[in-house]
Amino acid sequence: MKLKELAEKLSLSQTTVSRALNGYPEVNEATRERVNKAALKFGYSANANARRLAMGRVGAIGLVIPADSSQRFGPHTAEFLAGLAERLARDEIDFLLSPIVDNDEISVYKRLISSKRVDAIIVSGPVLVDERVSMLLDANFPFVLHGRTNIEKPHAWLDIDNQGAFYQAASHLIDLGHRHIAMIDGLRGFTFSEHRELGYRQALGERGIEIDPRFIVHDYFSDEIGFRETQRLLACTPQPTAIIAGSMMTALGVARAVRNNGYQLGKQISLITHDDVFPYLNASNMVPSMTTTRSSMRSAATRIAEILVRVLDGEPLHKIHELWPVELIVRQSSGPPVSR
Amino acid sequence: MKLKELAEKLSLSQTTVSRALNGYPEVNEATRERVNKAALKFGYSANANARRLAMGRVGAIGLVIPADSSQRFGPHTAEFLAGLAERLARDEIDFLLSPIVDNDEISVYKRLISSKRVDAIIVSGPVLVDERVSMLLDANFPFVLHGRTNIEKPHAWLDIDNQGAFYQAASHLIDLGHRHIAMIDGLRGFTFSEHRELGYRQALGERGIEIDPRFIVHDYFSDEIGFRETQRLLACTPQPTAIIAGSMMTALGVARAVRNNGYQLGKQISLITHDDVFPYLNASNMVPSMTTTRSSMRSAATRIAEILVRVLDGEPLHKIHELWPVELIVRQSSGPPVSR
DNA sequence: TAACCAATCCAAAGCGCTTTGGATGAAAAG
DNA sequence: CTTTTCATCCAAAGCGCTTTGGATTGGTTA
Repeated sequence: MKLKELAEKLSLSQTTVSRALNGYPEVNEATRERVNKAALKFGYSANANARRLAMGRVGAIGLVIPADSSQRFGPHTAEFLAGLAERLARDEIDFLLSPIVDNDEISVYKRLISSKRVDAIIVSGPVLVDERVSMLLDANFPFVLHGRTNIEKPHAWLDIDNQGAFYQAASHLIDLGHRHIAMIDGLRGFTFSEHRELGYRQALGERGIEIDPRFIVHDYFSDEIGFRETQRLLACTPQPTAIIAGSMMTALGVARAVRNNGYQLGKQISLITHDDVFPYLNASNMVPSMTTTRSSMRSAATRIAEILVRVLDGEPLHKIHELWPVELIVRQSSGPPVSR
Repeated sequence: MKLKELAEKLSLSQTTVSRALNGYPEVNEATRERVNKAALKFGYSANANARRLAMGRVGAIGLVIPADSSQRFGPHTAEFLAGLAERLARDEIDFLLSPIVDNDEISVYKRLISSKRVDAIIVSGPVLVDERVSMLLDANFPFVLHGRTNIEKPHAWLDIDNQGAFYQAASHLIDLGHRHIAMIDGLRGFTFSEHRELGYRQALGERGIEIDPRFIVHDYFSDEIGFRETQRLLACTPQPTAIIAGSMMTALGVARAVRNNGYQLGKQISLITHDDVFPYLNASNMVPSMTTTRSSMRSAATRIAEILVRVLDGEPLHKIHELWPVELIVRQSSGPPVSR
């Protein structure tokens, strides 16, 4: 069923039918009613490609995702997508996931832009000097960045205060009396990871605590890494009495290693985790409940979607910056150091 | 830069340029070379919408995802997407995620079909009598089902042997001497969930073990549910001595509850988990290592993508059925029941 | 009654691409 | 030297929609 056929069935012109369906004012309400009913009855819905071709607008936003079997597409990405979906559904905006081909991320972005399949792009997981961001800026293509870069040229971003998160976590631990604090975070190079380390260093620096490079770990977020690195850390002299974990996955491994060595969380070893709020992994339900720096990945994504909807409606986005604070939620997994 | 402009720059017709770019034979190799170079130089890439409009083919596959804040978009979905991406990247096929609007899933599918934005659809998480499947069959739209239904009309599907998985798990536990076995699986109604329960009942039935309805739990996959339900189960008389968990998330909660009650996994309480193979949650690295029925969600998705690529190349898919076996991997979390 | 004006509808021109059905010229065949 | 054949290339017709610029109509106003 195409527009022409529908128009014929209604004895109307394509113009009128099109206008009726798209809510233009120059069509009689009775006619519009008739058209809508017929469209529903015949299951008509506009051919998206034709529509886009004619309008020059797409009604979809793009997202480039890693396609290798690496860890990069994990629960964080999933939460992010879920958050986007939650908001974009309202406006019937789809999103196009473009897998990275041949490890050539930039050209996937270029293809996405020049093939005009999306109205805007979401970039996430930036590094400090992010090639994708500078490319999109040069191309003058609308995008929203989840995270931040060092790039000066103005652009829209939304980030959480990663530095503050780890600063708070470390400070809290120092306040409790800890002097040997380790951190196990995400891969080096990513902004969030660098910012977190900055926060960690700042807290320790302010309190005159020397930084032990063995205590700073950057790797994937997985329980295996958490376990392995914690085993290693617990074998160090001096032994750390507290660990800050960058993700819930990591924390699961840390907790396991701690138990495995006969220690108790919150007693001999304290643990603070950054919690992206996975619905299926609840920090307050753990035993002992987990002290966390919390910031919902899903909410951030929903907010980004919100911003994007405005962009699609033509609003410029040069000056959208949102830095979300991260709250420290003290629970049982952190406590004053206990001598053994 | 559009085709017309590129053609002008090259002093060629649009036809020739189009043909050169799309690899048609009726164009001189030298010319093709020249065209390709120019396209690269000017950063030309065809407007996807125009291209699709002209060709009637899209180069994208559709996937409908839940947009509510429910648990339905979780790590399983993420792994599934990752698996798809891994394969589809090779052929530069994108996928379109359509969030469900107003809880009206069917109409999202209808819209996806009639708006011609995708060449095929992936349906996952079917229930036994799945409305979406019958609709797609009626509409004669190509799709691949991840899972199975009771619907007779032939269609393509790929599923894992969920019944066999729980049958194996339960049988193994019975072999070890367990007589009180509980299962905590996904929501009722979903095929996978029903099939698993079937396997469980079959194993117990064959060995003449009476089924205690209190021991069969259907709920979301989350550590919280795992914890709560295990607490409840451990308070039952008689107490189950073994639990089969439907997901790794659930299992984390189960393990926690078991510890919380002063029991050891694999000793007083045995645990077998279905493992969808999350890269960040490794059953063999747990302590104690986890006995699982294993089947990689990601691999299944990759295979489905493979099938879809063939569909897009015009191959019919009426008769594609794949039932993947699930292997039981015995590790430390299951052992003979120990009296207390 | 004539002139005017909204309100409503329509024909036709794109949007940028692919593809059909020929042209064109040079090489091969007669 | 003429005819046929083949390899190249091209003009123009869609693909299904939106949108521009007018027509048409019935009701208002002077």
